Amino acid sequence: MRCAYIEDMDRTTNLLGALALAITDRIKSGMKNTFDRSGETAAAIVVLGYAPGLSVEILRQVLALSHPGTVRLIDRLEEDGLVERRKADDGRAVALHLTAEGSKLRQRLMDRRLDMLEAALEGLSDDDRLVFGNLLAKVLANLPETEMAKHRICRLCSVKTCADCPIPGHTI
Amino acid sequence: MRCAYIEDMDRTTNLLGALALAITDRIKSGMKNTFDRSGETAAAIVVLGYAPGLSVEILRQVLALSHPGTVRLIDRLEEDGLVERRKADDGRAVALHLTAEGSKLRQRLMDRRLDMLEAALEGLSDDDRLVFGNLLAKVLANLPETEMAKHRICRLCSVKTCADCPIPGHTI
DNA sequence: ATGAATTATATGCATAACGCATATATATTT
DNA sequence: AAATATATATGCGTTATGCATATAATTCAT
Repeated sequence: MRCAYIEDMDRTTNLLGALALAITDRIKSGMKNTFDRSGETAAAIVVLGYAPGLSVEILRQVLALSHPGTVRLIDRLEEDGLVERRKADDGRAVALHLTAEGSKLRQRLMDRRLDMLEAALEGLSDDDRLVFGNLLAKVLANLPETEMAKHRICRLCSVKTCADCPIPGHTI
Repeated sequence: MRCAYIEDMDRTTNLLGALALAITDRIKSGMKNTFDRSGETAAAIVVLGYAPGLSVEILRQVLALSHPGTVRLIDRLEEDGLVERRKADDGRAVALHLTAEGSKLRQRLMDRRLDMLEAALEGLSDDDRLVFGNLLAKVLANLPETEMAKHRICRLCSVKTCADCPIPGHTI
Protein backbone atom coordinates (compact mmCIF):
# COMPACT_ATOMS: atom_id res chain seq x y z
CA MET A 1 0.00 0.00 0.00
CA ARG A 2 1.29 3.42 -0.87
CA CYS A 3 0.23 6.58 0.91
CA ALA A 4 -0.86 9.73 -0.91
CA TYR A 5 2.32 11.47 0.15
CA ILE A 6 4.50 9.03 -1.72
CA GLU A 7 2.19 9.18 -4.70
CA ASP A 8 2.64 12.93 -4.85
CA MET A 9 6.40 12.51 -4.78
CA ASP A 10 6.25 10.07 -7.66
CA ARG A 11 4.02 12.40 -9.55
CA THR A 12 6.42 15.33 -9.27
CA THR A 13 9.31 13.10 -10.24
CA ASN A 14 7.61 11.75 -13.34
CA LEU A 15 6.14 15.11 -14.33
CA LEU A 16 9.57 16.69 -14.28
CA GLY A 17 10.72 14.05 -16.74
CA ALA A 18 7.70 14.55 -18.96
CA LEU A 19 8.04 18.32 -19.03
CA ALA A 20 11.78 18.18 -19.61
CA LEU A 21 11.25 15.88 -22.56
CA ALA A 22 8.46 18.00 -24.05
CA ILE A 23 10.43 21.22 -23.65
CA THR A 24 13.65 19.89 -25.18
CA ASP A 25 11.63 18.39 -28.05
CA ARG A 26 10.20 21.81 -28.75
CA ILE A 27 13.49 23.63 -28.45
CA LYS A 28 15.23 21.14 -30.71
CA SER A 29 12.53 21.29 -33.31
CA GLY A 30 12.41 25.10 -33.20
CA MET A 31 16.17 25.33 -33.59
CA LYS A 32 16.15 22.77 -36.38
CA ASN A 33 13.76 25.00 -38.34
CA THR A 34 16.30 27.80 -38.03
CA PHE A 35 19.39 25.68 -38.67
CA ASP A 36 19.13 22.27 -40.26
CA ARG A 37 21.63 20.37 -38.14
CA SER A 38 21.13 18.07 -35.22
CA GLY A 39 23.10 16.84 -32.23
CA GLU A 40 25.36 19.28 -30.42
CA THR A 41 25.98 21.57 -33.38
CA ALA A 42 23.67 24.37 -32.23
CA ALA A 43 25.05 24.16 -28.69
CA ALA A 44 28.55 24.61 -30.09
CA ILE A 45 27.51 27.87 -31.75
CA VAL A 46 25.98 29.23 -28.55
CA VAL A 47 28.98 28.25 -26.44
CA LEU A 48 31.47 29.76 -28.88
CA GLY A 49 29.55 33.03 -28.66
CA TYR A 50 30.12 33.11 -24.91
CA ALA A 51 33.76 32.02 -25.13
CA PRO A 52 35.45 33.29 -28.31
CA GLY A 53 38.83 31.66 -28.85
CA LEU A 54 37.82 28.46 -27.05
CA SER A 55 39.88 25.37 -27.90
CA VAL A 56 38.46 22.21 -29.44
CA GLU A 57 39.41 20.33 -26.30
CA ILE A 58 37.41 22.52 -23.93
CA LEU A 59 34.48 22.67 -26.31
CA ARG A 60 34.60 18.89 -26.41
CA GLN A 61 34.18 18.75 -22.64
CA VAL A 62 31.27 21.19 -22.66
CA LEU A 63 29.47 19.25 -25.37
CA ALA A 64 30.41 15.85 -23.90
CA LEU A 65 31.56 14.53 -27.25
CA SER A 66 34.60 12.55 -28.28
CA HIS A 67 37.61 14.36 -29.65
CA PRO A 68 37.09 13.28 -33.24
CA GLY A 69 33.38 14.00 -32.93
CA THR A 70 34.15 17.57 -31.94
CA VAL A 71 36.73 18.03 -34.70
CA ARG A 72 34.18 16.90 -37.28
CA LEU A 73 31.51 19.12 -35.76
CA ILE A 74 33.83 22.10 -36.19
CA ASP A 75 34.61 20.94 -39.74
CA ARG A 76 30.91 21.11 -40.53
CA LEU A 77 30.53 24.57 -38.97
CA GLU A 78 33.59 25.79 -40.86
CA GLU A 79 32.20 24.46 -44.16
CA ASP A 80 28.96 26.27 -43.36
CA GLY A 81 30.95 29.49 -42.90
CA LEU A 82 29.85 29.85 -39.29
CA VAL A 83 33.09 29.19 -37.43
CA GLU A 84 36.78 29.93 -38.08
CA ARG A 85 39.83 28.14 -36.75
CA ARG A 86 42.50 30.69 -35.76
CA LYS A 87 45.93 30.43 -34.20
CA ALA A 88 45.98 30.08 -30.43
CA ASP A 89 48.70 31.10 -27.96
CA ASP A 90 49.38 27.43 -27.38
CA GLY A 91 50.74 26.33 -30.75
CA ARG A 92 49.08 22.96 -30.51
CA ALA A 93 45.64 24.38 -29.94
CA VAL A 94 43.16 26.06 -32.24
CA ALA A 95 41.22 29.18 -31.29
CA LEU A 96 37.61 28.85 -32.40
CA HIS A 97 35.71 31.96 -33.39
CA LEU A 98 32.24 32.56 -34.78
CA THR A 99 32.14 34.41 -38.10
CA ALA A 100 29.73 37.33 -38.50
CA GLU A 101 27.28 34.93 -40.06
CA GLY A 102 27.79 32.53 -37.16
CA SER A 103 26.99 35.26 -34.66
CA LYS A 104 23.82 36.18 -36.53
CA LEU A 105 22.69 32.58 -36.60
CA ARG A 106 23.50 32.23 -32.91
CA GLN A 107 21.14 35.07 -32.06
CA ARG A 108 18.39 33.51 -34.15
CA LEU A 109 18.90 30.16 -32.44
CA MET A 110 18.73 31.71 -28.99
CA ASP A 111 15.66 33.74 -29.91
CA ARG A 112 13.95 30.67 -31.26
CA ARG A 113 14.68 28.77 -28.07
CA LEU A 114 13.20 31.56 -25.96
CA ASP A 115 10.13 31.70 -28.21
CA MET A 116 9.47 28.03 -27.62
CA LEU A 117 9.95 28.45 -23.88
CA GLU A 118 7.72 31.53 -23.71
CA ALA A 119 4.98 29.66 -25.52
CA ALA A 120 5.22 26.79 -23.07
CA LEU A 121 4.86 29.14 -20.09
CA GLU A 122 1.92 31.01 -21.56
CA GLY A 123 -0.66 29.50 -19.20
CA LEU A 124 1.14 30.48 -16.01
CA SER A 125 0.13 33.56 -14.02
CA ASP A 126 2.83 36.07 -13.13
CA ASP A 127 2.86 34.78 -9.56
CA ASP A 128 3.15 31.19 -10.70
CA ARG A 129 6.03 32.17 -12.94
CA LEU A 130 7.98 33.69 -10.11
CA VAL A 131 7.42 30.68 -7.86
CA PHE A 132 8.23 28.32 -10.71
CA GLY A 133 11.42 30.23 -11.55
CA ASN A 134 12.62 30.04 -7.97
CA LEU A 135 11.99 26.32 -7.81
CA LEU A 136 13.74 25.75 -11.12
CA ALA A 137 16.69 27.72 -9.76
CA LYS A 138 16.75 25.65 -6.61
CA VAL A 139 16.82 22.39 -8.53
CA LEU A 140 19.42 23.69 -10.97
CA ALA A 141 21.70 24.82 -8.16
CA ASN A 142 21.98 21.26 -6.89
CA LEU A 143 22.60 19.55 -10.20
CA PRO A 144 26.16 20.09 -11.36
CA GLU A 145 28.78 17.84 -9.85
CA THR A 146 31.79 19.33 -11.62
CA GLU A 147 32.81 22.74 -12.89
CA MET A 148 32.46 21.51 -16.45
CA ALA A 149 28.92 20.26 -15.77
CA LYS A 150 27.95 23.86 -15.00
CA HIS A 151 29.05 25.01 -18.42
CA ARG A 152 27.38 22.01 -19.95
CA ILE A 153 24.01 22.75 -18.35
CA CYS A 154 24.21 26.34 -19.57
CA ARG A 155 25.28 25.43 -23.10
CA LEU A 156 22.12 26.82 -24.70
CA CYS A 157 21.34 29.57 -22.20
CA SER A 158 20.36 33.09 -23.16
CA VAL A 159 22.14 35.21 -20.60
CA LYS A 160 24.84 37.76 -21.20
CA THR A 161 26.29 37.38 -17.74
CA CYS A 162 25.71 34.65 -15.22
CA ALA A 163 25.13 37.14 -12.38
CA ASP A 164 21.62 35.72 -12.02
CA CYS A 165 22.64 32.18 -12.76
CA PRO A 166 21.53 29.88 -9.93
CA ILE A 167 24.45 27.59 -10.55
CA PRO A 168 27.07 28.58 -7.98
CA GLY A 169 30.41 29.83 -9.22
CA HIS A 170 29.56 29.54 -12.85
CA THR A 171 31.26 31.90 -15.26
CA ILE A 172 32.12 30.71 -18.70
CA MET B 1 15.78 49.83 -19.95
CA ARG B 2 14.24 46.66 -18.63
CA CYS B 3 12.21 46.49 -15.45
CA ALA B 4 12.76 43.82 -12.80
CA TYR B 5 9.45 42.22 -13.69
CA ILE B 6 10.57 41.45 -17.21
CA GLU B 7 13.93 40.22 -15.93
CA ASP B 8 12.18 37.72 -13.69
CA MET B 9 10.09 36.50 -16.60
CA ASP B 10 13.19 36.03 -18.73
CA ARG B 11 14.88 34.22 -15.90
CA THR B 12 12.08 31.70 -15.48
CA THR B 13 11.93 31.20 -19.24
CA ASN B 14 15.62 30.55 -19.57
CA LEU B 15 15.84 28.45 -16.42
CA LEU B 16 13.12 26.15 -17.69
CA GLY B 17 15.19 25.56 -20.81
CA ALA B 18 18.34 24.94 -18.80
CA LEU B 19 16.68 22.49 -16.44
CA ALA B 20 14.88 20.67 -19.24
CA LEU B 21 18.18 20.22 -21.05
CA ALA B 22 20.03 19.04 -17.95
CA ILE B 23 17.30 16.59 -17.02
CA THR B 24 16.95 15.05 -20.46
CA ASP B 25 20.75 14.76 -20.66
CA ARG B 26 20.72 12.79 -17.43
CA ILE B 27 17.81 10.59 -18.41
CA LYS B 28 19.34 9.83 -21.78
CA SER B 29 22.70 9.01 -20.30
CA GLY B 30 21.18 6.85 -17.57
CA MET B 31 19.10 4.93 -20.08
CA LYS B 32 22.09 4.53 -22.39
CA ASN B 33 23.97 2.81 -19.58
CA THR B 34 21.12 0.32 -19.33
CA PHE B 35 20.57 -0.09 -23.07
CA ASP B 36 23.21 0.94 -25.56
CA ARG B 37 21.00 2.56 -28.19
CA SER B 38 20.18 6.17 -28.85
CA GLY B 39 17.42 8.16 -30.48
CA GLU B 40 13.83 7.06 -30.01
CA THR B 41 14.59 3.39 -29.43
CA ALA B 42 14.05 3.44 -25.67
CA ALA B 43 10.86 5.45 -26.07
CA ALA B 44 9.54 2.80 -28.46
CA ILE B 45 10.01 0.13 -25.81
CA VAL B 46 8.17 2.15 -23.18
CA VAL B 47 5.29 3.01 -25.52
CA LEU B 48 4.89 -0.60 -26.68
CA GLY B 49 4.58 -1.63 -23.04
CA TYR B 50 1.61 0.69 -22.63
CA ALA B 51 0.03 -0.26 -25.95
CA PRO B 52 0.71 -3.90 -26.88
CA GLY B 53 -0.28 -4.66 -30.45
CA LEU B 54 0.37 -1.09 -31.62
CA SER B 55 0.97 -0.66 -35.34
CA VAL B 56 4.14 0.73 -36.86
CA GLU B 57 2.15 3.66 -38.21
CA ILE B 58 0.82 4.79 -34.84
CA LEU B 59 4.16 4.22 -33.17
CA ARG B 60 5.69 6.37 -35.89
CA GLN B 61 3.38 9.23 -34.96
CA VAL B 62 4.15 8.93 -31.24
CA LEU B 63 7.88 8.93 -31.89
CA ALA B 64 7.67 11.61 -34.61
CA LEU B 65 9.85 9.60 -36.97
CA SER B 66 9.55 8.86 -40.66
CA HIS B 67 7.98 5.60 -41.74
CA PRO B 68 11.22 3.97 -42.83
CA GLY B 69 12.90 5.26 -39.70
CA THR B 70 10.32 3.50 -37.57
CA VAL B 71 10.51 0.27 -39.58
CA ARG B 72 14.28 0.18 -39.11
CA LEU B 73 13.94 0.99 -35.42
CA ILE B 74 11.62 -2.02 -35.06
CA ASP B 75 14.08 -4.11 -37.11
CA ARG B 76 16.77 -3.29 -34.56
CA LEU B 77 14.54 -4.10 -31.61
CA GLU B 78 13.53 -7.37 -33.26
CA GLU B 79 17.18 -8.29 -33.87
CA ASP B 80 17.84 -7.53 -30.21
CA GLY B 81 15.03 -9.94 -29.28
CA LEU B 82 13.05 -7.21 -27.55
CA VAL B 83 10.09 -6.82 -29.89
CA GLU B 84 8.04 -9.21 -32.06
CA ARG B 85 6.00 -8.44 -35.15
CA ARG B 86 2.71 -10.34 -35.03
CA LYS B 87 -0.35 -10.49 -37.27
CA ALA B 88 -2.85 -7.68 -36.78
CA ASP B 89 -6.60 -7.67 -37.48
CA ASP B 90 -5.96 -5.34 -40.37
CA GLY B 91 -4.02 -7.55 -42.75
CA ARG B 92 -1.80 -4.71 -43.88
CA ALA B 93 -0.70 -3.80 -40.41
CA VAL B 94 1.72 -5.38 -37.99
CA ALA B 95 0.97 -5.82 -34.29
CA LEU B 96 4.03 -4.95 -32.25
CA HIS B 97 4.61 -6.75 -28.96
CA LEU B 98 7.41 -6.68 -26.43
CA THR B 99 9.04 -10.03 -25.73
CA ALA B 100 9.57 -11.11 -22.12
CA GLU B 101 13.10 -9.76 -22.39
CA GLY B 102 11.74 -6.53 -23.86
CA SER B 103 9.41 -6.09 -20.90
CA LYS B 104 12.21 -6.68 -18.43
CA LEU B 105 14.39 -4.12 -20.16
CA ARG B 106 11.48 -1.68 -20.25
CA GLN B 107 11.18 -1.83 -16.48
CA ARG B 108 14.88 -1.25 -16.06
CA LEU B 109 14.74 1.73 -18.41
CA MET B 110 11.83 3.27 -16.53
CA ASP B 111 13.50 2.66 -13.17
CA ARG B 112 16.68 4.25 -14.39
CA ARG B 113 14.78 7.30 -15.58
CA LEU B 114 13.08 7.69 -12.21
CA ASP B 115 16.42 7.28 -10.43
CA MET B 116 17.89 10.15 -12.40
CA LEU B 117 14.84 12.30 -11.72
CA GLU B 118 14.82 11.48 -8.00
CA ALA B 119 18.46 12.44 -7.75
CA ALA B 120 17.76 15.76 -9.42
CA LEU B 121 14.97 16.58 -6.97
CA GLU B 122 17.00 15.63 -3.91
CA GLY B 123 17.52 19.20 -2.74
CA LEU B 124 13.83 20.13 -2.63
CA SER B 125 11.84 20.05 0.59
CA ASP B 126 8.60 18.08 0.62
CA ASP B 127 6.62 21.31 0.42
CA ASP B 128 8.67 22.55 -2.50
CA ARG B 129 8.12 19.25 -4.24
CA LEU B 130 4.37 19.53 -4.00
CA VAL B 131 4.35 23.11 -5.26
CA PHE B 132 6.79 22.21 -8.02
CA GLY B 133 4.70 19.21 -9.07
CA ASN B 134 1.55 21.33 -9.31
CA LEU B 135 3.33 23.92 -11.43
CA LEU B 136 4.80 21.25 -13.69
CA ALA B 137 1.30 19.83 -14.09
CA LYS B 138 -0.09 23.24 -14.95
CA VAL B 139 2.51 23.83 -17.65
CA LEU B 140 2.13 20.31 -19.03
CA ALA B 141 -1.65 20.66 -19.25
CA ASN B 142 -1.27 23.56 -21.68
CA LEU B 143 1.35 22.06 -23.94
CA PRO B 144 -0.18 19.48 -26.26
CA GLU B 145 -1.91 20.83 -29.35
CA THR B 146 -3.08 17.49 -30.73
CA GLU B 147 -4.17 14.15 -29.33
CA MET B 148 -0.99 12.57 -30.63
CA ALA B 149 1.14 15.21 -28.93
CA LYS B 150 -0.24 13.98 -25.60
CA HIS B 151 1.01 10.47 -26.24
CA ARG B 152 4.28 11.88 -27.47
CA ILE B 153 4.88 13.92 -24.30
CA CYS B 154 4.16 10.82 -22.19
CA ARG B 155 6.33 8.49 -24.26
CA LEU B 156 8.78 7.83 -21.42
CA CYS B 157 6.40 8.23 -18.49
CA SER B 158 6.25 5.84 -15.55
CA VAL B 159 2.56 5.63 -14.83
CA LYS B 160 0.34 2.60 -15.00
CA THR B 161 -2.77 4.65 -15.63
CA CYS B 162 -3.10 8.25 -16.66
CA ALA B 163 -5.70 8.97 -13.93
CA ASP B 164 -3.28 11.47 -12.40
CA CYS B 165 -1.95 12.67 -15.71
CA PRO B 166 -2.35 16.45 -15.98
CA ILE B 167 -2.74 16.21 -19.71
CA PRO B 168 -6.48 16.34 -20.32
CA GLY B 169 -8.16 13.42 -22.01
CA HIS B 170 -4.98 11.42 -22.37
CA THR B 171 -5.28 7.65 -22.37
CA ILE B 172 -2.92 5.65 -24.44
C1' DA C 1 -18.79 -6.52 -57.40
C1' DT C 2 -14.84 -4.67 -59.58
C1' DG C 3 -11.51 -1.16 -60.49
C1' DA C 4 -9.46 3.03 -58.27
C1' DA C 5 -7.86 5.23 -54.46
C1' DT C 6 -6.09 4.79 -49.94
C1' DT C 7 -3.47 2.88 -46.26
C1' DA C 8 0.29 0.01 -43.97
C1' DT C 9 4.54 -1.89 -44.37
C1' DA C 10 9.04 -2.71 -46.36
C1' DT C 11 13.31 -1.87 -49.15
C1' DG C 12 17.11 0.66 -51.76
C1' DC C 13 19.95 4.19 -51.16
C1' DA C 14 22.03 8.20 -49.05
C1' DT C 15 23.52 11.19 -45.14
C1' DA C 16 24.51 13.30 -40.54
C1' DA C 17 26.52 12.66 -36.40
C1' DC C 18 28.81 10.34 -33.94
C1' DG C 19 32.92 6.70 -31.76
C1' DC C 20 37.47 4.05 -31.66
C1' DA C 21 42.16 3.58 -33.03
C1' DT C 22 45.92 5.97 -34.57
C1' DA C 23 48.97 9.65 -36.49
C1' DT C 24 51.11 14.24 -36.10
C1' DA C 25 52.56 18.53 -34.09
C1' DT C 26 53.67 21.24 -30.18
C1' DA C 27 54.62 21.81 -25.07
C1' DT C 28 56.31 20.33 -20.80
C1' DT C 29 59.07 17.80 -17.76
C1' DT C 30 63.06 15.21 -16.37
C1' DA D 1 68.05 16.55 -25.24
C1' DA D 2 65.06 12.90 -24.60
C1' DA D 3 60.79 11.28 -22.73
C1' DT D 4 56.26 12.34 -21.73
C1' DA D 5 52.07 14.74 -22.13
C1' DT D 6 48.72 17.46 -24.62
C1' DA D 7 45.96 19.27 -28.72
C1' DT D 8 44.44 18.39 -33.04
C1' DA D 9 43.46 15.67 -37.13
C1' DT D 10 42.48 11.52 -40.04
C1' DG D 11 41.02 6.67 -41.44
C1' DC D 12 37.42 3.81 -40.90
C1' DG D 13 33.19 1.94 -39.14
C1' DT D 14 28.37 2.29 -37.12
C1' DT D 15 23.84 4.04 -35.67
C1' DA D 16 19.99 6.42 -36.48
C1' DT D 17 17.84 8.75 -39.36
C1' DG D 18 15.34 10.61 -44.22
C1' DC D 19 13.58 10.42 -49.22
C1' DA D 20 11.89 7.88 -53.03
C1' DT D 21 9.76 3.89 -54.32
C1' DA D 22 7.75 -0.85 -54.22
C1' DT D 23 4.38 -4.17 -52.47
C1' DA D 24 0.35 -5.85 -50.13
C1' DA D 25 -4.17 -5.27 -48.10
C1' DT D 26 -8.29 -2.53 -47.37
C1' DT D 27 -11.89 0.77 -48.54
C1' DC D 28 -14.61 3.40 -51.60
C1' DA D 29 -17.03 4.73 -55.79
C1' DT D 30 -19.41 3.51 -59.37
